[in-house]
Amino acid sequence: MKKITIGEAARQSGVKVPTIRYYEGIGLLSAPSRSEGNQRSYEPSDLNRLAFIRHARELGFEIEAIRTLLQLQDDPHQPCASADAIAKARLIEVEQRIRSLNALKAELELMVEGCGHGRVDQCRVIEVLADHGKCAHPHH
Amino acid sequence: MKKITIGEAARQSGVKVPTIRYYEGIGLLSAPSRSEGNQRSYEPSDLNRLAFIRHARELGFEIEAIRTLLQLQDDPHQPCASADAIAKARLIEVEQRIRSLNALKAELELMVEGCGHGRVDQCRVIEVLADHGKCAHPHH
DNA sequence: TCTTGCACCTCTAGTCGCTAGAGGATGTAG
DNA sequence: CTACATCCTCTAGCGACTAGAGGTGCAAGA
Repeated sequence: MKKITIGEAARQSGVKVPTIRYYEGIGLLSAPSRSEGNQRSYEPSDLNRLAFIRHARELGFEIEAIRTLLQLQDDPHQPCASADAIAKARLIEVEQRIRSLNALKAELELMVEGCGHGRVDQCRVIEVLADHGKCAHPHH
Repeated sequence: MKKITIGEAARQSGVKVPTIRYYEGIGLLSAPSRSEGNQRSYEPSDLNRLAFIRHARELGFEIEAIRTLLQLQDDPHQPCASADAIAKARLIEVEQRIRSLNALKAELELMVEGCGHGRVDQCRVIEVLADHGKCAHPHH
C-alpha cells in the first residue's frame, strides 16, 4: 500500500505525466493526496483507474464516454445498458471509419500506381486531385 | 468569365464560406480581388483550386501536404517525385490506420457480444476496459 | 553540509483544422 | 425605402493533449 509519485504512476500506467495532470484538471481523475512538499502521491488503486482510461482511449472512446464508463464502474449494481450502448456506438463508428478508409486506400493506390515518375504534367496524383471525376469511386 | 461571390464559390465547391476565408488566411488560397464594397470576388478558375483542396482534404491529406501539392500543380515541369512521395506516405498511413481499426473492431465486437445485458458487475465491456490482459489481442 | 541534477509544481500558450459568434457593412428584391 | 440575406473582420472555442517558462522539492554523492 505504499504511495507512488506521479512519475512512477506514469511509468506504470503508460499515461504521460502532463496527461495525468490534465485528466485531474478535467475531473476524470480525482485529485490525489499530496506530500509535505505539495507533490501528488497516488495510491496503487489509482493505477487501475489510469489503466482503464488509457485502455479506453486506445480503443478510441472520447473523454466524455470514458467519464460515463467510469461512473458505471464505480456503481456495479447499475444495469449495464449504457456501457453496452457506448461500446456499440463506438463499434459502429469504427466500422464506418474502416469502410471509408478502404475507399481512400483504393483511391490512393490508383494514384500511386498511375504515377509514371515523370513530370508533374503527366502525374496521375495531381491529376486525380484536380478532378474528382477521375476517381474510381467518386462518392466519398 | 464572370466573377463569383464567396457564397457562390462555397456552393459550387462544397467548401464552406468560413473555411474558404480560413484557407486564404493561412495562404493556401491567394487573396481574390474585391468588389467596390470590399467583398471577395472569385474567378471561375479559383473554383478548380478549391475543388483540388477539398478533394485532397477528403483523402485525408494534411494542409501542409496540400500546400506542397498545390505548388507542384502550379509548376508542371517539375518532376513528380514529391507528389508521389506524399501520396505514398498517405497510403501507408491509411493502411496502418485500417489495420489498427480492424484490431479495435475485433476487440469491441468481443466486448459487445460478451455483455449479458445484466448489471455492471457482470458486464464484459467494463471488465475488459479495466483489464487490458482480457483483450483478445493485447498489443494495441 | 553542500551541491548537483532530476523530478516535481503551476500557469499559459500552442497544436490542427476548422467552427461559432459578435457587431457591423453591403447588396438585392419588392 | 425597407427588409433581409449575404458579406466583412475579429476573437474565441472545440478535443485531447503537448510544450515551455519559471520556480520548488528531494535524494544521492563529494
